Amino acid sequence: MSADPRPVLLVLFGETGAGKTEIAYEVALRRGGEIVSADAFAVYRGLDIGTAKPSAARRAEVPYHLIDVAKPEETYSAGRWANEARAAIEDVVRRGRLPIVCGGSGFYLSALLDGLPPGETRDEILREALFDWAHRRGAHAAHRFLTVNDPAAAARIPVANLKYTLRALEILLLTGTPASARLRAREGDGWSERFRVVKVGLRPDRGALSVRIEMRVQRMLDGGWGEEVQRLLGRGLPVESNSFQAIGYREVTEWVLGRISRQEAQERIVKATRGLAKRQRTWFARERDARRVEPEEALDVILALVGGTGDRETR
RNA sequence: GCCCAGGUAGCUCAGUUGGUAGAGCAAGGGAUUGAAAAUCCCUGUGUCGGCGGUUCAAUUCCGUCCCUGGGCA
Repeated sequence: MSADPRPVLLVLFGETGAGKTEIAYEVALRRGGEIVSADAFAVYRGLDIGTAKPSAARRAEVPYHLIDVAKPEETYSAGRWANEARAAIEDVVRRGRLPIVCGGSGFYLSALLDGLPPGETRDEILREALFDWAHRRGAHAAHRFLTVNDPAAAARIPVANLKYTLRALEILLLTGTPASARLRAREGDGWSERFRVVKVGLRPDRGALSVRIEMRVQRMLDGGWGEEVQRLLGRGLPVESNSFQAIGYREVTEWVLGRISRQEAQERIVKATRGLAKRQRTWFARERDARRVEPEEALDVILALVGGTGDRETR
């Protein structure tokens, strides 16, 4: 018997196509769980096929949270997700059910479990102004400006990474505190300590995953991805929307607009997806206190780790 | 069978007036603190088709063989 009285919080992560969705669903069925999707693009309504959302039938069987919670023209954020996910998890626990966080967005997971620096530090107007300014003056000018005002942050951001440079400037201008100092001051907000967090990382074979990705993209294209994109564009969704940064949406757009062949689109999407899997692997490799498992054994391992009686810490 | 053009990194190719070679793409590694499926950084040893010859030294020159593409019979 475990002496740990805290409620269990299962966190399941892994690369795209590793099979998380299926496993989370099975666990939910067997342990009375509810799934909290940790996926930065499944939050957008209307982007269904390309984000591999669970089917309506599945969603009727098991409650899913944080899917379809934003309009596709919105720009969602890690902070917003973490707040909503925490609320959802607390709610699931309150109902006496098992919360299962499942997804591949490492940054979101970290925002949930470790917390972000306190306070809202986003400002769309300022962000756009900074972007326009940097666009006119160039990335070097932006980086030089950061070097003058926050040398520590500038030192760790390459000049070419304009996005990071601008974010650091945004924080500085909004809070008056250098981004680097803000980072140093923060030390986890302790939220996750209320739970017995069980982290499980899927570790699929690379070759097999590569093949699965190829087949999955093919299936998405066959399954009406083109129509989905046409519907979104027809409804007036700007292609610059953040949601359209999701892998494949720009490629499918090019295809339905007749600029590239379906074959070409498919190849590019597969490549981009493999690249994503690589970055996810790198991110998850840092995860120290997670149990790494092969997808085939994942379900059994998780059930044992989470299990009602006789549960114990397994390394 | 003859003639021509090629055989160099996983792929497409460049190059070395003889001192064992380099780009793009692919691939690999990494960063990541509120746009993250985003954004960015780093990484190029390969019997230079095989075997002989010339040379101090050959992937580079010569011979020969094999393979690929094209042309002529």
